[in-house]
Amino acid sequence: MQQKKKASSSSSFARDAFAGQSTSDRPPLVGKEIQRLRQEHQLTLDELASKSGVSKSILSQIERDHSNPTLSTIWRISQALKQPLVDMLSSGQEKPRFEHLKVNQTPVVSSTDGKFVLKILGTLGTVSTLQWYEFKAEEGGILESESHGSGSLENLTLVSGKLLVISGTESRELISGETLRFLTDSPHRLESLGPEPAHGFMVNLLKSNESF
Amino acid sequence: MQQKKKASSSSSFARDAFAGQSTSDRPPLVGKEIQRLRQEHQLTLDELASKSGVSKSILSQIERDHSNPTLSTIWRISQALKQPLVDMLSSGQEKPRFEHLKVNQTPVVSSTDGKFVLKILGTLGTVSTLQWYEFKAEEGGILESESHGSGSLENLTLVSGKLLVISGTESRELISGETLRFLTDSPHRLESLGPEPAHGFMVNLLKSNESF
DNA sequence: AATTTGTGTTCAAATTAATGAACATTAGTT
DNA sequence: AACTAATGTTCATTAATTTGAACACAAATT
Repeated sequence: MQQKKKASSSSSFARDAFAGQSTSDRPPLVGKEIQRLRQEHQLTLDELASKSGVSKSILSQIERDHSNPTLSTIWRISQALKQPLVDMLSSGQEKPRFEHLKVNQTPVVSSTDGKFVLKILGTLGTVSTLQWYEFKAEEGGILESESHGSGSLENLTLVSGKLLVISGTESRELISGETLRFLTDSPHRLESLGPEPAHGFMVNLLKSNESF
Repeated sequence: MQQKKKASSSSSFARDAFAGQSTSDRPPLVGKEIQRLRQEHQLTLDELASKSGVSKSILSQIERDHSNPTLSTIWRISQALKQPLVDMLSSGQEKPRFEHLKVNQTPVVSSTDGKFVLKILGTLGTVSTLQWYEFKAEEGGILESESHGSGSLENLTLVSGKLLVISGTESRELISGETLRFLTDSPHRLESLGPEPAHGFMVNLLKSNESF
């Protein structure tokens, strides 16, 4: 009927899935990870097939990324391998150190009369430990922090002023209204650039087991 | 050799997906989570369809868990919603367990030169789900919220303005700089009393299982 | 009321994932 | 080598997802 070719994101798994796309332009490639786990468990395709209820032919194709598995299939495989589903999917995903949300990228919900505006600064699933703060810093004010351990994530929203954030070797400059998420697995530092005082909020997630 | 039954596990999504299976017997139900995110972003099915490249008909079915999406599809949706894929999948994974919550102190920490002041608004242990917001509301602005379920706790800090908070049968009036924590296991309502606009910050904890 | 507009849901067709059997390929044994 | 067993890949078929259009439904406008 229609020959609609989605040019951009046509998930054509005909042969080689997502060939030539960078890691951030395509779904995570779970194939190698699944194969690694299967071999770690010393299972053959036949064995994993009978354990998971997924046919070995499709297992073979998924491991070579020649198929685009359904959620149900991935889930059954992860169960058979006793592996949390999210770990399997996040394996190949690169974790950006910073996620910088510009002012207009923050989802907004407002009341019907438009008088009440709610900006959603962040959402996260399972978190082990959590702290949140408000901060104010005059020009030149500096906050130095040690590493909070691997997997720790800081979420900073600047209400007013200008702020320089340095984490590891990278740095970002935040202006009023922006939100920055960054890993705090290394020492980091906040510095108010002024001239007006920096004012903002922070939400600190420790020992998070999820990438973002 | 044991015969794995595949007849029934053939993910029959004909109508109601995975009906009658417990949370640990079936893939995560991403439908409600996707719908929640879409509405937070104030997108219609049409808009999300064009943003993500996924047809709106399948979006509709996925939101109602009438379809078993492929990895590629879930990924394209998560990209359009700027939501980490793993968060979307882990949302419905675990059963909620409810615990009581206690309130603790909120000390102030400042840098040696006193230029950087950090006010600790809250600390919490293991949390299942977490959201945080910034809000601004003109005089008369009202935010009505449904119950977030038993064990849900909202932490509200007012930066400026005056705010009336009603939860269940109780109410409190907040002035600039104050923090209020309250249970959101019943419908609740925020109202800006003016005259200056109310501005503040909220942290929303769902299904916490450790007191704080 | 009638019309238009917006939003979400079904419908038939096309594409693609999943299955079981047949095939290919390697490794081990006689 | 030849045979066999084990493992992984490919092949036809079936079953399910995905799609675009048509369809309901509600809300707003005329």
